[in-house]
Amino acid sequence: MKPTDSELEILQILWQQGASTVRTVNDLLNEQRKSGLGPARNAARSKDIIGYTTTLKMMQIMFEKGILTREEEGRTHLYSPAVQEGDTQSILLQEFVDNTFRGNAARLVMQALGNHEASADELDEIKALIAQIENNPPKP
Amino acid sequence: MKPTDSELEILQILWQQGASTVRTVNDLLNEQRKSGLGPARNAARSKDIIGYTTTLKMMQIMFEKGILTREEEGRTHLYSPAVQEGDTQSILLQEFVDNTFRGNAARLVMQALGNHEASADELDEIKALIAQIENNPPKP
DNA sequence: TTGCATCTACGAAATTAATCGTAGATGTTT
DNA sequence: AAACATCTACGATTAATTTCGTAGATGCAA
Repeated sequence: MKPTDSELEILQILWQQGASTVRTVNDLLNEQRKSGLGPARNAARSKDIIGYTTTLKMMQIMFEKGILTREEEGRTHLYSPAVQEGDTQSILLQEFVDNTFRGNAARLVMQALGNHEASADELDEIKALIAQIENNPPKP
Repeated sequence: MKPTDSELEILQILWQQGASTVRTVNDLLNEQRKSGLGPARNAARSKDIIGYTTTLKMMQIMFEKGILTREEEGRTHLYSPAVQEGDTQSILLQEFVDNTFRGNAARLVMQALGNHEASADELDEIKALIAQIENNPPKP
């Protein structure tokens, strides 16, 4: 299942923090926005604060959709991601490559390497992966 | 400016075909959907046909936004992209990396290389780019 | 125990994106 | 000329997403 932008924001927090309450997620969400860090979102609104019940509602919906799990912790709920970060990234990446690069993943890689600067270590990692792919040619 | 999904679909067609009429764009859009090719979109709706006036309206809006230009060609209009494909890809990529990979471009590259299969030529291209980056270390 | 703070649940408004219907102009065919 | 096809313009509807207000339960502090 493809999460919406807002859902992804919440998932990111849970993937980083692990199980959290709505309060925690809401606080972190607003910190991110204030600092301008975190996901881009609509710049025009980036100074507005997200109400607590907004985040609550989002997480309830995500729970109903099966994107999150939750368990009672005293009076509140502890929410956790029900999907793995890597899996979600795969799904979103696939769609992004198709929509934006017409399925041309190599071009996306080139652009990504060109735009952002990667550390020497990261470049080494990527080189290693390429070498590995070259030794394991796709089967016919 | 970040185009919406539908806008991107239209841009893709114009980038490929060059200046086109609404009719042409609408036809190609529906061909793509029928064949299941082209951008993913909502699978549930992928068999529905897009009405002519829908595409017309989209392109009028894009014109007003400045995403497209147009010129009268007889009785109809010939639309062209007012933004370059590479520029748009950069903008979308930047946002995608931030939202989905928390800014970690290297991880995106790894995942892209892992999921899709790249041809030997493409891998060579990527290796060349890496080598070039390594010889041109980012300035302090 | 009264009052405040914090939770959940739930309905509904606000926003944004996508779709389409209708009207009027203009060209084409018979 | 009459009937038909095709365009644009534009308002309005539908749909999806995001946001919030209000109500009721529960815990805690004065």
